Amino acid sequence: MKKSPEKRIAALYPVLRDHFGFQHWWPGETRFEIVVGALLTQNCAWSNVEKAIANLKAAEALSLAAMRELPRERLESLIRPTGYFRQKADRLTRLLAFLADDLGWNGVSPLKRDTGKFRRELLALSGIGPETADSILCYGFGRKVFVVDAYTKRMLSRLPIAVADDYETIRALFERAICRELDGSLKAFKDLHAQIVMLGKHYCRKSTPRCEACPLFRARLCRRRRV
DNA sequence: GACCAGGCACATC
DNA sequence: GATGTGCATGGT
Repeated sequence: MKKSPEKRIAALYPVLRDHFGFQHWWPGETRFEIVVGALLTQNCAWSNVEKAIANLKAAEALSLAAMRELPRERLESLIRPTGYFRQKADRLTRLLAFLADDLGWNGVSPLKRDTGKFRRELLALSGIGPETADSILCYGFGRKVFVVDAYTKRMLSRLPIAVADDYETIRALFERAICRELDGSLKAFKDLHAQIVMLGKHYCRKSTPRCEACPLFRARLCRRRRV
């Protein structure tokens, strides 16, 4: 009897959680910080995002109203450590304009908006792709959406699961796994992604694959594979 | 000095 | 529709 892909995905969770512990993600103190961090982390190391967040805090610009008041050059200089600072300043400005002007967000409250509609609107913004949109939805606004990232794809390629490499197929698979084989809670949506990032950072980096010590390899859930 | 990091948009074939 | 390239900084 062959295990379904959903069962295989779900089986990863207890192994990862036992190894890394519950992650309490997203690493951000406020909803606004999470939204900003989700955009700033695009193609850069989280340590660089932390520097930018620290800059914004020091400048007392880590709130919706304050950030929108910032001159463009000032915003660019504060987020500079995350790279692509001109693009990101532009993307951030457009995102905040959408949230505030179109949705009437005050920068703090949750939003009552249909998740599917909200997601399509975010994706229509320049610079908001599926991973950024889903990070904002899941961690920023508490929606049951699974975030697929580079680590998720890399991990999947090392598991005995045949699945297409496109974002939506993978997202749907993980969402079915969480809803059918785990408890389907928001906490599970958040923590499974967080666990995969931990796995990626410690054992699944491009340059330093350490399969022997990887908790999934030790639990015989992951096959050894040269990179 | 090359390569990588929790992407995305746009051009080109 | 797949594949390549620009965007830019900081750590290894």
